[in-house]
Amino acid sequence: MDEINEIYEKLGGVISKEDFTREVEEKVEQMSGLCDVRTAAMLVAHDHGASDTGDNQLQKISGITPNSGNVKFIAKIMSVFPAREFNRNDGTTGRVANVVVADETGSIRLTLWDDRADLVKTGEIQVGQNFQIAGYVKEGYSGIEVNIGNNGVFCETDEKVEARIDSKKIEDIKNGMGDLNIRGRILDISDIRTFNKKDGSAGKVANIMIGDETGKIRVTLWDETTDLTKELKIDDSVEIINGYARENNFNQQVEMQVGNRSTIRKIEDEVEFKEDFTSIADIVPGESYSISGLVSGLGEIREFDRDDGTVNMVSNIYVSDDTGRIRIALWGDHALLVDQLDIDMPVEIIDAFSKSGFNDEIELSAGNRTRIMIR
DNA sequence: CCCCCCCC
Repeated sequence: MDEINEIYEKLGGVISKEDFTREVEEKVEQMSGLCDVRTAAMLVAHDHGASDTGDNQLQKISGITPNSGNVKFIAKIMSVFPAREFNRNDGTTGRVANVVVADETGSIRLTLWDDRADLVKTGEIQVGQNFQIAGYVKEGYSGIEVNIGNNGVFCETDEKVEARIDSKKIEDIKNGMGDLNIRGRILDISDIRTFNKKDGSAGKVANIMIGDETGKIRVTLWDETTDLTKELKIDDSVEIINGYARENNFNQQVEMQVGNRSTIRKIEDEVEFKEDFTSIADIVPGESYSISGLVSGLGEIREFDRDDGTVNMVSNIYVSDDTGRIRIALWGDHALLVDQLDIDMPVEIIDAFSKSGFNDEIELSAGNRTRIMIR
């Protein structure tokens, strides 16, 4: 109780000791166990205008840098990630959980340990609650995070917080960026694929394509987060929280990555997206393009054997716009489209890959990442 | 960490 006295004395007698003690008890009650007596006393003292000294000052999230060390701030819970268990060397089971919090200046990820991670498990930490937070800053894989250690504070507060998740625009996403919040409209959703990781365990991966008013980007979802694709529909507007951007080692495109530290959720606001169609005359080999035009040629479906012994099919069509005409190879199921198409039908070919093909002419390959729309 | 750019 000495600590509590110390905190009371900072108030310089603005209220009686009895009232202070009562308010502290009420505060503890209010917080239904989310707050210890000392923190409650500090909150009550704060309510009565106790001035914080120097390094005790509350910070804003935008001011937190990798070198901030110990930080103290008030923020709103924006997302809660499931608690995980791990084994410590001493044989005990540790628990860890992450939440993303925001104030009016930005958002940041918190790491909660053991008892505080359990609050996630029991559902006591909910999106929308406001917390007084004290912890230390650490650099994580996808950006900085605040660890709430034993000496940290993680305590619900009545204080109002204007929370802002500041999201980047797609055109501003660069390789290596972490801590990314992106809003976009869903343009495409892949199936979930399984694969073997280097360590031999099974992994899951899925992709979505999202767009905003500045562009579009492929999003790769890993393992558990692939399940999120089942809840999403084309044209949903979504928010990706705490993703990171990495160049894939497949075709060196920067993709947004959604791992176990990230999530995707639907948002009310509609994100605008307009497909950027390239004039056929401007197509060069080795890029992904979307074109819009009229069918100006139709071929037959052909089956062929691939090197690995599997059978695939292909058909070819031509599409023309005001600037030119191009051959398009429709692979796999796309090949069947020739049966539905007629000359002069308006089509959109989205995300087809250009290459130098038959007779060294540029053609587009419509594979499983390509969408074809009959307008 | 995962994948297509294959046909004639």
